[in-house]
Amino acid sequence: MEQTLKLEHQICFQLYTASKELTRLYRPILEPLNLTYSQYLVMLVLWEEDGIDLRQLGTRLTLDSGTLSPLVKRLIQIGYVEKSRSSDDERKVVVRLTDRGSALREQAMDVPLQVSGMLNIDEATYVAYMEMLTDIKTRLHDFGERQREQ
Amino acid sequence: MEQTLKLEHQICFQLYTASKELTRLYRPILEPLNLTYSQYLVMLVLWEEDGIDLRQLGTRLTLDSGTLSPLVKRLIQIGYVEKSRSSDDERKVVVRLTDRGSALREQAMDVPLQVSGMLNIDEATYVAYMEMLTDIKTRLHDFGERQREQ
DNA sequence: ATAATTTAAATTGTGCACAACTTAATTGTT
DNA sequence: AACAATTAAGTTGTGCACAATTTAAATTAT
Repeated sequence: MEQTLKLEHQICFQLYTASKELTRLYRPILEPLNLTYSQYLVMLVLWEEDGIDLRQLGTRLTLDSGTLSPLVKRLIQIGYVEKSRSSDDERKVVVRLTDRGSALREQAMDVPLQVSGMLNIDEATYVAYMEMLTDIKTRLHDFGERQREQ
Repeated sequence: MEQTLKLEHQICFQLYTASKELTRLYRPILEPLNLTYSQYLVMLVLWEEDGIDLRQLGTRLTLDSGTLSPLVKRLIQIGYVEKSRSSDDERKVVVRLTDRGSALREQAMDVPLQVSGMLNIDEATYVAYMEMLTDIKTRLHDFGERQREQ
């Protein structure tokens, strides 16, 4: 393993800039939907699984309440979601799509196509890259497990 | 190209979480150096190229003055760097390592080794992943070029 | 040479991201 | 049943990240 302090040789830096630049690509696409990138991720979860509670939402997105509480508050202000306490467990806050929030899904349907068009990437490469990224996360989780064990 | 709105199928989401989780891995490693992840990236650049100006620093890290100005101010407070106006162009601010900042390099030398150990990754895989990430960035830049052309 | 344009930093404002803490509800234990 | 421990959200504080604006210096054009 090459060990230097050169910026370009560090995988963390490449991940960090690739993520930032890809997010930048989304900005103009999401602007007409009136969503930031993080808000878009929350909407993706809700379109899949409406009526999820904040805790589960945070687990899916790797975000804690310190990030999600104010973010959801903004989505409420826009009018895409509403929240209420769960009846069977008063600690839990359930997030639900409003009609406008559900309707937005139609508009968002072609976002992935737009993005892959911009990236100009073929299916096989796309799949290979997805596997690499999930593998990196697996390695990170494995390390977390090993740490927790002892 | 599979086109769904499923969170896990979106490359942006995988990049975003992989980047966040890898950064989380760095936190405890960088804590004894008294650096955040972004501050660490700035120090990496300076250890390579001391006396760089803010503009070039921003180009290397894809960060603008709105991020870098306060970040460098914090590095000055810690005592790792100092800044001064360039003599030949008074607009430019040059950032230089202090003795403490230079000395920190020794301590940082084994950070990459610690990280790759935690990731438990072999050289060939590491190289493949780096190539994937630079390819993603190339595709992003290529799109930027195409946009600018017309 | 002067005016217009461009460039470099800094500042302001918004929105994440996360650690640390608080509050309230639920679950477990004795 | 009463108390302790755990869990879910929310709040506070710090530090990015970036758009938009401001200020000052340097270039370019006329």
